[in-house]
Amino acid sequence: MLDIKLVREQTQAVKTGLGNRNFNTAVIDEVLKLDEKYREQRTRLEQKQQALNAASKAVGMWMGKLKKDPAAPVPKEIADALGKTPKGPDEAKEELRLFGDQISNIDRMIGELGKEIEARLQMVPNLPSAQTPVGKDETGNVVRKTWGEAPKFAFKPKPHWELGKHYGLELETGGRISGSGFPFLRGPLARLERALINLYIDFHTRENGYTECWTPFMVRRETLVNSGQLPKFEEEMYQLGKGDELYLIPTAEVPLTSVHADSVLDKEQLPIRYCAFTPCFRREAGAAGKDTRGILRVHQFSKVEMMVTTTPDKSAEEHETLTRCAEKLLELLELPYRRLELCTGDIGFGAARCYDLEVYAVGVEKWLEVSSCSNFTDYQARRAKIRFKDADKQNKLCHTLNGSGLALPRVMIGILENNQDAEGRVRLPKALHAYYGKEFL
RNA sequence: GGAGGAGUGGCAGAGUGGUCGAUUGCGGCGGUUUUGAAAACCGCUGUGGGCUUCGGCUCACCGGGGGUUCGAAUCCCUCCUCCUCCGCCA
Repeated sequence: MLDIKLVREQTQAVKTGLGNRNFNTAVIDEVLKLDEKYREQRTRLEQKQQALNAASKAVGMWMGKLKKDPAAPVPKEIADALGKTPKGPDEAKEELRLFGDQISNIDRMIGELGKEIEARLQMVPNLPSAQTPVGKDETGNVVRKTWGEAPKFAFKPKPHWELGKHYGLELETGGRISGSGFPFLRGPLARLERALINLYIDFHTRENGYTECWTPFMVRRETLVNSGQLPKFEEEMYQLGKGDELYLIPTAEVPLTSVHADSVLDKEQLPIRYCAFTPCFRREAGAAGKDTRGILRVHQFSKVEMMVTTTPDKSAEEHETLTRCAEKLLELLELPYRRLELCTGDIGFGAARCYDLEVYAVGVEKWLEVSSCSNFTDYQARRAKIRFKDADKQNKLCHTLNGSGLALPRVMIGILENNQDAEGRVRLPKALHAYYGKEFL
């Protein structure tokens, strides 16, 4: 969520940033209008509350005095609050009750205003960082680096859905059990799935200083609001019915971001680096028919996620480090990749800056997104109330970052397609030999 | 699933209708003392919002939400979480 103060004080800069995202800034004007009204009413309310509080206290003392002295005068606070002098405590109470009702009404109205402001602000994406290239859609993304080269074959390389048949990729079985987009793996590929997960987690915990976590796979609504998936992306979520108002997580980012929600961290604890393996559940609404062949885009997939909580002055640096962690994994897996910096028109909802890592797969002849590393600055932290105590003893919002390290299916596609030979055999990269137990699938 | 108990400031732990935003202890910060340190003593020490002549003023917050009352941490309803016991079951 954006800081309402920032919206108020730097309206033009906010609008420019959001405009670069193709976001309709009319909402900003609505928010400002509501905010002005909200503050005006709030001041009015507080004056009345102050008068009522003083009068209520005075009632108690007055009643005490009346017991000893039936002629005790009406306290000034009561007369001030009511604008007149009641005859006795009963009349005072009755009048104060009416006064209280009046206050409740204003309070309710302000509550409504507050909700309207919040609802609108929650639909506003993060401001892109000054470093994020300006562009209107994915064509504006910038390739920042490339690593490795796509293998050249004397034969026509097969796509993974053909190769996979021999190694236990059973799309029909998954379809029968759950529907399309739920792949079933048997034998070699099931084992490869597990080997990859272990390699990833071991790498991050041993080499990169991440703490391994195991998280719930179903979460409350507010957990999804914290990290920014809701209320905006309701149609992307799988939700449980029957009185269980739980959602299946679309990424481990969701539970990990909420680990420190609503708390104030010591500056010395930061940065906090977590990684976790989870299955990810996504409806992929609106993506039907688009690159869905084989396991290019599925409703359930495995992913290891990295998540960092840090101070604002360190987040840019952490973003580079985090991205490198994912890249090093790809290098370990000997997969040719490129780093794309997403432009303002293509960057994710809560991100200020984002790198996508793409692997080139020779069978499908495409660059496949296997990781997305984002700096959310204080956007998630404001929603989730993740703060730290700064040197000046002020509580300040943390910065959060996360990145895939890595998503499984497309890495599996890369391994299958790029390491095939004319006989359809697949030789695994060295790093996997110990994890898989063999050199070949 | 059934029956109980509990959720208060960084932590521990009082408070059961009226100057309570909250006694006290620990921790933290500042000071006195000391060659230095410790100890002792004194003072300060929650969060968020609104207004501000930038000196402050003010409102809300005692797990979340709602209610009763002139007035609620305190009474009522409801939800959440944790603990204990019973039952059932990987």
